[in-house]
Amino acid sequence: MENSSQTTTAQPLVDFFFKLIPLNPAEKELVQSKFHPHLFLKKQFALQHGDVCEYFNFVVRGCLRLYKVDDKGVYHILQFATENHWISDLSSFHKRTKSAFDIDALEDTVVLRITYDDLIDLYVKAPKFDRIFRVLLENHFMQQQDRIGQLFSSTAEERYQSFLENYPHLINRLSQVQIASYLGVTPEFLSRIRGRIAKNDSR
Amino acid sequence: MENSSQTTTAQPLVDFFFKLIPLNPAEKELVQSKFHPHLFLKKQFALQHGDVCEYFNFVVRGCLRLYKVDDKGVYHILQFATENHWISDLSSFHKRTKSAFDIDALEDTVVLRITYDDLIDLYVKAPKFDRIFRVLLENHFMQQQDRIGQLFSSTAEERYQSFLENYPHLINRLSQVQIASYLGVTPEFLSRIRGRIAKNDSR
DNA sequence: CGCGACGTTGATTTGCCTCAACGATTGTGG
DNA sequence: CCACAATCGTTGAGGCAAATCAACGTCGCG
Repeated sequence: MENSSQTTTAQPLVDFFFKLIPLNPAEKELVQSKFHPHLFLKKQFALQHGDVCEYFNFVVRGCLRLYKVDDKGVYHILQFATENHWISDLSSFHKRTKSAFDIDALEDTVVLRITYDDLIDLYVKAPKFDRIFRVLLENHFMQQQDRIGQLFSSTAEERYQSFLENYPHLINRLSQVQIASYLGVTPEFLSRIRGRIAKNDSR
Repeated sequence: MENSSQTTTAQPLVDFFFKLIPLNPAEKELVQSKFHPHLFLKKQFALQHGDVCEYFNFVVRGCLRLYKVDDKGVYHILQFATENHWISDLSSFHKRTKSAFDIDALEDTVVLRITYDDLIDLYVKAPKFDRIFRVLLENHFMQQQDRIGQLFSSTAEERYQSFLENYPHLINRLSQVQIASYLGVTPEFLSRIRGRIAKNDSR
């Protein structure tokens, strides 16, 4: 690792921040002390609805999903997070309110996570992280804006096509049930879409 | 205004920031110098798709809307911005790319706006604004997350009901065409929903 | 006054869901 | 390591929420 003489458990995160804005040794040390590794086995919960979201999670390895269960018991996946992505219910995390969402592991997953109090303390001790997280939030915001635009103006088939384009690394990693839930359709209907596409592509 | 001995054109914005985090005189001065007032008459564009979004806008008075026009020419409103709210295509603004959205005025509207270069300069000169905009983005992000959750798990009628609860000040200010577009339904169908609700409420 | 946007209502269509059945794959406890 | 269960992906038949198309009265505004 070019930016550090020794590798530590929080190294992937230090590298991630470093790519956005270079950190000085004191700031690297802060990251080391504030973020703690945690392993989630497949199917384990990182957050259950009704609880307050205690951690802001950075995925080092594996895959988490954030979803909502509606009145009828149907799952709706809002976000996947794989290597070098962030996941948390920001609303619950920041307002300290009960979460409406669940987060669980689709694979055995290692995260680096920080508590609310430690994150606030991090902002106080090193305002550079205000900027880093501002940039992070900008990026997440843009993605969500595009997603809302798509949900409004595209058919399920178009949304699937653009999922294929935007997340090619996920299509062989997730089951169709997961993808269908992310797209906002039933697994049965996604299957029909795929059938339709396969037929058209072959002719 | 308790936090300033004299009122200036950017005063509403200084007040807005002040409520989040107190500003010192130098920072107030920076806001005055970087944000400039602009008037949009009803129906005027603040951004047209295909252009780069040049400004980050704070609405002082009036109402703007951000929307997407799909392939079939249908409008989809992603956001309204009234007094003390922010509006811009952040994606285009930050990446300096062509925007897929339009922003125009539903009423005569006064904004305070800042260019990309000036905003970057503001962050450099006063890192406190990194924190202010981080908090702003957190709030926008949470709202959007809830909206996506709703689009997935609620019917049009439920979304209309929750629009009534969350934005009571907007219902007499916007036409049903605008509200329908925001909810993601046709004006005809919103009319039927309202008919249904009126009938149920009276019994 | 006249024209265009609005809001409503009816008839028909359609995109997607529901329920149900089936073979193929995965995984898991004995 | 195998047997059985559970989940997955597919396909068919039927149903429903919302869109589409069309017609019509109202209102605000130039």
